[in-house]
Amino acid sequence: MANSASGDSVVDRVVRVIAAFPEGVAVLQLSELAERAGLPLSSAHRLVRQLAEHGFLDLGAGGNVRLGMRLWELVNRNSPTLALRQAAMPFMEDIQQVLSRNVNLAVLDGWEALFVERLSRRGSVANRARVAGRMPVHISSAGLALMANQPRDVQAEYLGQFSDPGGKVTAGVVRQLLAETAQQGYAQLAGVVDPDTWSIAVPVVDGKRRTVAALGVVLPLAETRPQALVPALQTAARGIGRQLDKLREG
Amino acid sequence: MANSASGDSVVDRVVRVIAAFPEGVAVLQLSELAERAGLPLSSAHRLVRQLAEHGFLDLGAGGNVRLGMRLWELVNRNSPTLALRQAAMPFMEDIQQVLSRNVNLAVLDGWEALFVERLSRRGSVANRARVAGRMPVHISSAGLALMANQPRDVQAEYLGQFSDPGGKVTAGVVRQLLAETAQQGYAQLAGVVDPDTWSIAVPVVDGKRRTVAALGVVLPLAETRPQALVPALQTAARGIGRQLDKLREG
DNA sequence: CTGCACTTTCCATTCAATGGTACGGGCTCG
DNA sequence: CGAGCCCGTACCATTGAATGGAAAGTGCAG
Repeated sequence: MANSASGDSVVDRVVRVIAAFPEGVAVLQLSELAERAGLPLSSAHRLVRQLAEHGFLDLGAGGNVRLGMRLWELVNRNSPTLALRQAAMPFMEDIQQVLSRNVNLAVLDGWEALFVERLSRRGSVANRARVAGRMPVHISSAGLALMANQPRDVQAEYLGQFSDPGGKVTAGVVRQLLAETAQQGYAQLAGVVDPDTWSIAVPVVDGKRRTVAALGVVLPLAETRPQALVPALQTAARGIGRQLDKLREG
Repeated sequence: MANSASGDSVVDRVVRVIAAFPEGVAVLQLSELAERAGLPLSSAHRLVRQLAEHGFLDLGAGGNVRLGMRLWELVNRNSPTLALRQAAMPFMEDIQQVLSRNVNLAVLDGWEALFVERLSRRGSVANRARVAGRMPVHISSAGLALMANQPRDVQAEYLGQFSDPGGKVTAGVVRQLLAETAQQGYAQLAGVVDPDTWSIAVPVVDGKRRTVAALGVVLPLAETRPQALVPALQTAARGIGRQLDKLREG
């Protein structure tokens, strides 16, 4: 044998090691990590030790492996959504104060809404949208708000996904949802994620007219006219867009 | 030439590429990245492309490189401080509501306090403690609260750092600060970071009596009796510790 | 239109990465 | 209490994957 019997590069392996942690799991036994990453134990051990030397992983006594603080720090200091989150935070706090609702901020990644920031209020309804959590575009208000404002070609490619059989959702239904969202200027979904909640989201648009994020709130179904919150959200979204442009210049 | 003329492994290089982004910088030109990482352009290019294939980096048109959303997502879903942050969030929100102050949460990493979560209030004084920001132990209340409650051997090793000449701070001064902090049960610093602010922090202790974090607030110097906030912080800190134990079991 | 600076691709060379094997320590089960 | 097992750690001969100089491609500025 020699370099990689399985035909994968070192980079592939490093990625597999770091990506081997299942969602929400912080500690992994070395042997389990090796198995999950599909690597021989000795190779996994060597890689882990090398990464640990750089603080990208932590190799504790007894072979329990965690992600390293250095990696966390680097990613959070230089993440591509850093400017967005900084721009959005004050406005999200305003919304939370004024409306007393869970607030969240999402970007489009693939065909899913990826939630990059969230403020939840104790006592208000549970917010399923975890930070770093994902939800498919067509079953989240944030996803709809994002997709409904994407360029035509992106939407077309996205809708193409639903042509395949086996899916309960058809392209027509999704197209209709997107059309409504675009026409209204906001997305609204009831009971899809959690049967007892509404969710509403509006697009955040930057100076170049690109929809870069979605700002949303979650509220109990009991709320009779959730649309009443839309103007507040739209105002905040405009503020975020403006602030984002400022940050990108300076 | 062959594998690494400079004697560094592939893992070293991958780490250097990811770590090449200066603080707060999200985009880097490929050539600049190569220089910062100390790599030949073609090697940097190959590594970046490989990492980009896995979503750990984004290689945009024109060779501008960003950290990838996948990496951000992985790190935030599996970070070692995830449980801590989840346990702390509700209590931090309570503090923010009740005291109307900036709240922050830090852990000890090396000889620095690393801020892992923060809630800031519009209109209240600026909070210099950025998420993923660091501050030396002896000039942050969070750092003092953390170090003052570490085991003896850790403190001894830490204090050893100040033996070297050239530093304005002596071991004696720091030892005194730590002693006061330990005796009072909270750390308090005025005007060190920002001349117009106080900062106060209390330790967060888990079920095994280990000090795992520091919970702190920042407030204007005008505040006459900042100590009045201590009981509220301590109550919240105890709550966080208890919640953390629960999360670790379940 | 020319020149420059940067990204991207190519490919022969060669040493760093590989993983089977073996050792050691801790835990469980009979 | 001892045997067996599992898991982390260390070693080292083999070899093909990683390397980087060089050249081609690209886009922008003057």
